[in-house]
Amino acid sequence: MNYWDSETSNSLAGLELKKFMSKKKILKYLYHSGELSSTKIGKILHLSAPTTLAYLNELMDEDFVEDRGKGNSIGGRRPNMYGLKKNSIYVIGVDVTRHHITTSIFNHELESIAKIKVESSELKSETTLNKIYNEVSSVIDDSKIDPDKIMGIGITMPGLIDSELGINYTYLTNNGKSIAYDLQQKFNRPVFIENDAKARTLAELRYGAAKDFLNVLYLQVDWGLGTGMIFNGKLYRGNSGFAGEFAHIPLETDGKLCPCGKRGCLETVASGDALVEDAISSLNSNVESAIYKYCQNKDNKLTPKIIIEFAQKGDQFALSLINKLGLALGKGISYLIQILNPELIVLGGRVAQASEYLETPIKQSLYNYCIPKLREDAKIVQSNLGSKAGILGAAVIVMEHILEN
Amino acid sequence: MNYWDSETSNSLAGLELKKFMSKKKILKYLYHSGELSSTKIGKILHLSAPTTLAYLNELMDEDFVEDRGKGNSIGGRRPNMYGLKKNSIYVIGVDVTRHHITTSIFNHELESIAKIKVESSELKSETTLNKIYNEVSSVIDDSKIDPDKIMGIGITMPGLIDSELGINYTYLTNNGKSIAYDLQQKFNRPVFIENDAKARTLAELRYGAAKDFLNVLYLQVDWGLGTGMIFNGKLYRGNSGFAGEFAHIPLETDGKLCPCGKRGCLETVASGDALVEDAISSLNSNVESAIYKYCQNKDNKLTPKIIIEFAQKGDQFALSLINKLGLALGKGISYLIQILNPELIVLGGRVAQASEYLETPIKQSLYNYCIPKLREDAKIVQSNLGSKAGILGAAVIVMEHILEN
DNA sequence: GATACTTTCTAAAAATTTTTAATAAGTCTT
DNA sequence: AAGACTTATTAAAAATTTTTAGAAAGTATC
Repeated sequence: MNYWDSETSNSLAGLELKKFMSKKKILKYLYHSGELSSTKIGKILHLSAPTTLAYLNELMDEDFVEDRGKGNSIGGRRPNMYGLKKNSIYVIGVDVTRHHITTSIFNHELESIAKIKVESSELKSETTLNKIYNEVSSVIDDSKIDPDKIMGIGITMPGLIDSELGINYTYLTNNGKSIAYDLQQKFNRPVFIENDAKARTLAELRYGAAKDFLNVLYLQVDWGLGTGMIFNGKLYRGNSGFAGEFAHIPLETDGKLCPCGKRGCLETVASGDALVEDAISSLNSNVESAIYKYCQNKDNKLTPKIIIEFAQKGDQFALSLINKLGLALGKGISYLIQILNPELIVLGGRVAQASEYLETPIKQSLYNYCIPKLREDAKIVQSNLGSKAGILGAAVIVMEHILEN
Repeated sequence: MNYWDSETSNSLAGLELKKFMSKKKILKYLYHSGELSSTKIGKILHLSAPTTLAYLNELMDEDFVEDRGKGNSIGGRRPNMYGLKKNSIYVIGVDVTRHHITTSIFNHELESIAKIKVESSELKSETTLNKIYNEVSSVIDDSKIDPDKIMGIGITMPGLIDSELGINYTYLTNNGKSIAYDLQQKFNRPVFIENDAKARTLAELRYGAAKDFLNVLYLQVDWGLGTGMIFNGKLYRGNSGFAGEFAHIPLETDGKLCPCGKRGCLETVASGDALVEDAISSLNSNVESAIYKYCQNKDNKLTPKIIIEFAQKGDQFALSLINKLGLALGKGISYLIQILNPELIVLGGRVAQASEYLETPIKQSLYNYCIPKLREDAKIVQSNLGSKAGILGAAVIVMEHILEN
């Protein structure tokens, strides 16, 4: 029985369908929890002990579940623990950013089981789809894994993405055709496309700072600014999948022109792009700064990372730039807190690396703009997923989809 | 068997619990759909035809469900339809506003089955709880309905409300104790407290403009400005129940002082209060206006309703006031659209009565501040629930709670 | 280390649900 | 108006699941 293909359940009815759904739920809970005892599964799914065990035995015969030996007891016979069988399924994650394509293959616990492959590639080019195809193919070949065990491919990228239709309306428009569908035909297995920030949000929910939280906001402060939201423990996509275009709300009247065409968008003041632009434009009034000297060398290109490194060395100009960004970001966050009353806000992306310098100005803005009760609810933390966040998000997307329903 | 008490399911286990949950779900779907055939219920709950019918027969024996006769067919034997039994359960709704307490009793279809009782009462007074008690008691007595059939009481009011704890942190603080619990003891039946805008949102979802929509925002533009949100078909309350404090986001730098203590809140420019204040403060530069003449009479008090009526008569000053409010409201709405990508926005409350004059300025702001794809997704409509909205919301809250889980 | 108490596991009996198949009651086309 | 095709209902048979109860395997306490 193929539990990973969304078609399977359509071909079943009645008792067979019920059993299939129960077994699929068992797989889902094992994925979420790592390992569980038969008794616990039975309690969650409202199944009796003999039935639960019977289902588990079937799943073991089908090679999807394995016996993990005795677990701990709190005053009784020690239970047998069960978990997803190692090396029985794999997924592929592809993270497409403005300048790179990063690809890797993951096992059922979403551990990367091969070297993460990074390739330079401009997002706007028409050849990106082909490059993705080549990258994935080479990762599959190099891994030497039985291709039948690769359950799906997840691709994350920036832009307005309708993940149901598989269309990116901003980049890779593909003449309005579904990129997901096109690639699915080529690979002959399910392909899922998702907005990068939303995928990272799910990665945080399952493996990062947002684990076990229910109402979470994720801000990806990188070159741009992206947002993902978890409501009642589920990723919120909005009506067409475009929710979270928080970066393009009008924060300042008559502010800087944004690539989106509007003026004063939050992204024009709270993003890596904004940080670098701000640095360059006020360079001449800060000739004492180490950044000024750095920029005198024509070969040196200023990046958020460089600015943060100067801040870490105590450079006042760098610190003031980050402080200014923090104030603007804090104002934006206060909007989100007021509207959404989250319990946790996770900051990720390149610029969030500077969180130790961002904390104070963000808090200052929250004190200015938030109702105290709401502010007190919302803890703000930095992501701890590091550079894996993107590709992990792409892999999580696959697991979430194939375990859904 | 008492299907309405949340305690019942705790006392059950195994097969009894499973059956109880299935039967409760049947009641829930009958409430949502009005009436359904046995076959349809079976398909929804994944139960076979004989089992579904057996459950329905039990529910009929228990006097909760009734046979509604033959339904329509699309090419086969006509099905028997089933619905919640008339006169078997009732709920009470209480809508507490700044100056009034409105109370009524509703049947299972949330039709008000008695005269709606309105009583003047200032919200801030310490006697409000007693007044609520008296109002409800008198409505119960007057209705002559078997008190055992009254399943619960829903109370809606403005303020930061934690509906789980039953506490209103803004008004009726009750020394930090649960108002819901206190009243529950007095009435000896479940009492639910909810923020007025959130309750009205649910009323719109079940009986109003938002029926059958999944991602909806509701804006209650009354004296104040309140918000409710439906995500994935469910009311979103936020981590502590405070989500939707959209009125107090800082829209204008150094704007008017808001009662909340901050400056430039959306509520200071887009609410009934703001409309009246704006009218009064610019009265002297509009001596030609009919509003100016109206205000010369000391007995006349200016209200949003009056201003809207003048606008309807073509008064330019009134129209310009509403236009200004619409622009500000539109800017606020554009924030929500950008962040949440809703499919529908419902405008309710006194000021929304002027929607024919609000439509143009709101749209103008959306054109200014929204990404086109997101703007196109969001239909904006006016509520059609009228003055019943508040009390209907209070009643819906009870039904939603007792049918939950 | 014996005793009391928990929790897990398992086999057989009991109960429930589904399947099957036949009947009833329609709609739609010709 | 007859025949083909759908859908709903119901009774009996078949299959599945739960319950029950006892054994197994622990922990905690005295």
